[in-house]
Amino acid sequence: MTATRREAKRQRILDAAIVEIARRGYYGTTVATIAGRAGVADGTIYLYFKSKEAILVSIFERAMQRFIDEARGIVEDAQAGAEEKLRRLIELHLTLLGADRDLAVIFQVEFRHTLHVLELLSRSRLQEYLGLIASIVDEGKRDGVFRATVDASFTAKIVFGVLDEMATDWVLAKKNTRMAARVGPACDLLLGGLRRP
Amino acid sequence: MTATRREAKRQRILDAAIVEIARRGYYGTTVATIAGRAGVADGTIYLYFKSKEAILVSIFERAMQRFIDEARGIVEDAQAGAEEKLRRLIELHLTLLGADRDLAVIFQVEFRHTLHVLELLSRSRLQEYLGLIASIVDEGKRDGVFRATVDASFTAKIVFGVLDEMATDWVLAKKNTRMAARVGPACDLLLGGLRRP
DNA sequence: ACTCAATTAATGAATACTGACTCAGATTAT
DNA sequence: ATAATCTGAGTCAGTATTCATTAATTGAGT
Repeated sequence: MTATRREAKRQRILDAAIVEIARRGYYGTTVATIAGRAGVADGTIYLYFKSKEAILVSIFERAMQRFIDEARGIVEDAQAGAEEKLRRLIELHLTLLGADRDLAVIFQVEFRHTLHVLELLSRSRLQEYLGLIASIVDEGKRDGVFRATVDASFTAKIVFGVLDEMATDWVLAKKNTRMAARVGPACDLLLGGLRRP
Repeated sequence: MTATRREAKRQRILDAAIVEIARRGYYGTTVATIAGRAGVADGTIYLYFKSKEAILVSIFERAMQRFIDEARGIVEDAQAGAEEKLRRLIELHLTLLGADRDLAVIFQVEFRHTLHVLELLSRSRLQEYLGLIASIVDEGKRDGVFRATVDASFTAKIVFGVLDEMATDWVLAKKNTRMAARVGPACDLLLGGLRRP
């Protein structure tokens, strides 16, 4: 079996796991169910993942990588100012999560619980993401568009908190709204509190 | 057995459950462990709670009742203005959670997961709390201290989001900081974005 | 105040069930 | 023919819940 075909099956298992775990929760999902949706036998799962938990870790890694890569692209853009960058990052966050409800459910609900288990791993990736937000705030302070009195690291957490709560709210609401529609209001509130008076 | 003695034992079981679940997670905690800490036999648990899940629901109910009662007291105070009320509510939220780390862990981590199971129940209580925040924002708009353009319900979620993320951050940080110390910065940011220019 | 039968409460070993993981054999690819 | 891959029934460890048994409490009668 070629490396790419093997990789494709691995991804299929991950995709199946995302759907099932989003619907029934991590503990409510059996390995057999994931295998069923992926169209493989139970045992096959273990040829691709060490354990059930390893599947969850892989889901997290794959998604977080996308977030961080894209966010880094925004931060490193020499053209845009801090305010523009923050606006884009807010949009990125809400758009990526808003594009895949199942993945969003896992991020907003399932990972919270299993942070217990994954603690170090997941928090370090999150730290990286928060660091990127903080660097935008720092840039804004340096350029005089944001107040000099705000603490970059604290503010990054606040920004993340707002986005995170918006995502959770969207996930738990039954209505089928587009999350990206809320980018404007979120920017207004956050930038309003940050901007130099 | 008198009603109060029975009630006391019920509370002892709940307290034991909070400690254990905070440390090991809901699924990592066995009923036997809770019984052990509470100093009763395994079977006794079932004389006081219908199931393991019912214990979790009771923990949530008990804590949420305190939050809502206190918050209602703040909202109904005829002396204070909207800005003062919001400041007090932020302080209440951070102080209540900051006073009991184990309970905070359960709120910030465990309930997220089991929202899956408890969905309706827990979200309705949360709705009530969000409604109280929204009513403060509405009052501020009416009195002209907050911008007329902000949406009360949306803003309530934003405020909650910030408090929630601060709490999660505090819970997952190993350091032993006092969460109440962050009331000032949180107020500055949130009120800065809300106040009429 | 003191029985002691009736009632209520508590116990913890046994039950019943679940579901992650294994592995001997079948299938497919080279 | 040989190796690589997959299969799924079976194993096994763990744990929520039950229930026959024991202990504690109550209060009517002395």
